[in-house]
Amino acid sequence: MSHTLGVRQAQKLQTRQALLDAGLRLLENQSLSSLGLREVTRAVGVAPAGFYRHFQGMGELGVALVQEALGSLHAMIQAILDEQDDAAEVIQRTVDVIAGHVRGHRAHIRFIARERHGGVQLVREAIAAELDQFATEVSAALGAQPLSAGWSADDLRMLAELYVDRMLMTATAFMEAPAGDTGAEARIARTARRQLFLMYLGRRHWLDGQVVP
Amino acid sequence: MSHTLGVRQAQKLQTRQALLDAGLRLLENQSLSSLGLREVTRAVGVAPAGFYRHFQGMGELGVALVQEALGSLHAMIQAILDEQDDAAEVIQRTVDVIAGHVRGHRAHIRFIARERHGGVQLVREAIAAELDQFATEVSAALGAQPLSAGWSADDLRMLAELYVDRMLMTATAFMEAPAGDTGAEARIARTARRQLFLMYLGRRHWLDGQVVP
DNA sequence: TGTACATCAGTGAACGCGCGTTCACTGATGTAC
DNA sequence: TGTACATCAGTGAACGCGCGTTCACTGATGTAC
Repeated sequence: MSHTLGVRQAQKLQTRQALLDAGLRLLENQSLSSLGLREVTRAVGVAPAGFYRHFQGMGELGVALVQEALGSLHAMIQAILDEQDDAAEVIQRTVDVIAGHVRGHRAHIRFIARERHGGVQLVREAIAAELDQFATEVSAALGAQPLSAGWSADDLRMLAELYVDRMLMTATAFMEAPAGDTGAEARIARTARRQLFLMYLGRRHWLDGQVVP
Repeated sequence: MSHTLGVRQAQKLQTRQALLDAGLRLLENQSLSSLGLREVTRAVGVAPAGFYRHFQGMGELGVALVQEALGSLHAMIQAILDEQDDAAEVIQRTVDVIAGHVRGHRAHIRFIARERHGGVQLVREAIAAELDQFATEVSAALGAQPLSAGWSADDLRMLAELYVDRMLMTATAFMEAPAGDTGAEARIARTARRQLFLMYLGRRHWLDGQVVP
């Protein structure tokens, strides 16, 4: 055995990936719950029955797409969290990283935005679980920063969820902009930076002594 | 003519409303793009062909649902904006109003959350247009507050969008909580209040002299 | 008020179509010796 | 290396089914006089 994957297994994986790619592409103008199994196999050039060699049904394909989409998002968020600089710089780069990620993964972001509250329970749950995991990681990263001295775990979590939501919203805004419209992108980026900055200011003054409701 | 609506027209409206109600109910576990015309007429007890007396297709029914759903949300937001009190009180009441609204309009909130980025373009656009209108109104209301002295129109708009997004997110979180789970509701409310408070602190210190990125 | 005609919300049958799923199959890849 | 058998990814035909849309219709409601 000089190779890790036999020819057969490699070809199977290739077909599986083709199904995922075709599915994601077909989801540009519809949601998962209306995407047909035959539609996907037709796009790949495989017999409908062949689909079942890879997924039990469309729901399972959807969950696989969640993993694909959020896997790369995960790397993006880690990259952002590793930034160490003054606030304005970090915000600048955060928004740039999001914009770049969307340019490279438009369909994935669309899929997540669409199915986060979509009609397929299995997929909704998979997305929720991954975003929850993100929030946990963001919470830990925030907690390690000097700015978070004195914060309760509860409040860190609250802040982390605010950030995760905002990043996803920003990514979604970029995704919805016409593909090559740099003017629209610049406007979205500016708004996103200011929203993040406002949150940063709130964070900075969190322990100023007011009564938190 | 002693009545404003003839018997015939009144009955037609009643059927139309029954179609909307059935549609909304059937959307609890699926999204609009997979909801069938026959499914809706069957639920109402009307022949499939009768549907076309009211809507050109499912997309048009969806747009009507957007108007229904966002009409009541609109009233809710206006009520919130009319509040005049110290920040903590306003935040308290805002979150309570949202929680109450979701209790009374769970299906509507679910519909908006699901279709905001969903697979039916006409509906997505209708929702986007209404939310844009909300942001404009919120922006105007915020601008009238003393706390907004010195703010540019641009930054007010940025803040308004942040608020609209956050309210919708909060409503969605309440909507997703198990129907009678008061513990979960209380946790969501607490988080929502703190997130709003953090935004308020950011707003308070917006003009403190930092370089806004 | 009564009559004759117009309107139109809702019917029921029919259509062609694509769907998801099943099944026994084929033939290339893998394995044992 | 060569041979005999096992595996299993992908096939192609078949199925029953519900779909959206059309059409001529019916009969209650509305209107003109």
